[in-house]
Amino acid sequence: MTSTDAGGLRPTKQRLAVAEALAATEGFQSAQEIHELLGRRGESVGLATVYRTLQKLAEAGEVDMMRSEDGEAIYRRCSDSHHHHLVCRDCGRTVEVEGPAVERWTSAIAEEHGFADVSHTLEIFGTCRDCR
Amino acid sequence: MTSTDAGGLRPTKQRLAVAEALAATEGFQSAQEIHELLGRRGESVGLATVYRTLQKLAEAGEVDMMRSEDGEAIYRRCSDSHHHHLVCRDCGRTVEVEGPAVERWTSAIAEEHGFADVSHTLEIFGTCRDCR
DNA sequence: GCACTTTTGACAATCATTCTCAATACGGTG
DNA sequence: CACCGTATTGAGAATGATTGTCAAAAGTGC
Repeated sequence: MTSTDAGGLRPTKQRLAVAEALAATEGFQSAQEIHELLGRRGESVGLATVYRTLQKLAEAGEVDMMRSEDGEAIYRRCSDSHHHHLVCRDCGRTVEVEGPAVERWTSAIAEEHGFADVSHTLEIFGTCRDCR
Repeated sequence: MTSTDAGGLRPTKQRLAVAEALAATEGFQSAQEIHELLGRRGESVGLATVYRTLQKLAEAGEVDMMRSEDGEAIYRRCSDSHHHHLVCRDCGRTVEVEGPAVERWTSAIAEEHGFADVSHTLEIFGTCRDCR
């Protein structure tokens, strides 16, 4: 698989366009932003299609989805291993980080309280060097 | 301060009602749910007021706000120290957990990458004993 | 009670996201 | 290549949470 494929889905030109837009950008973007970007580049893709494609890519684990502070869903291409994000709250620059210790800690805490099928979300926000 | 005060704001009956609704409930609730609850209890409070009150309480650190998986803002009364949540994805039961190790880890990682003014969000989801 | 500021509530307005459904594109098959 | 059945698309309507508006009502200090 390449970095711009469509995640095992039928590779229509719309899906390729969305995957490419994600591949071409560093940080997180909303569905709306991707839709606009594609429009500007002349590869217009319907808004509903952008939403559907992003959801499928996220389900397939091809991209990461998280919520911005105001609850908007934002997406970013990502590696396939489990990881978290360190995001610059000004420019959106993102660093993927891993923390085996955190993974272990969350599972342990959850089990201790009798919770099963544990998952978790962890995002770190800060201001990066260039934005200071 | 008591568990049902209004967080230093002018204590109108609407704010007291919202604070009380939060105090009376275990898990996270959306603004809509609180609005309905108050309506059923006969202490009807305008929806916009519920939203405004919750936002102010959250700003004042009187309640925790987080986003459910579908992006809805949900609120819960909380202790004032920094902590995270272990939430049952079926019944919404919530346990506050602390993890000094995680706090240290996030700061360290962020600094290592040159990020300042670091904050983070961490939520753990699972199925609690009673929902299995 | 009075003057002044804050808060409220009903409703309109936003905005992201989802739904609907007919038109279109795919992919495989003969 | 023509054809068929299914998956996908797009335009626009519908939904639903959240926010804005603004005149009326309530809290505060005097």
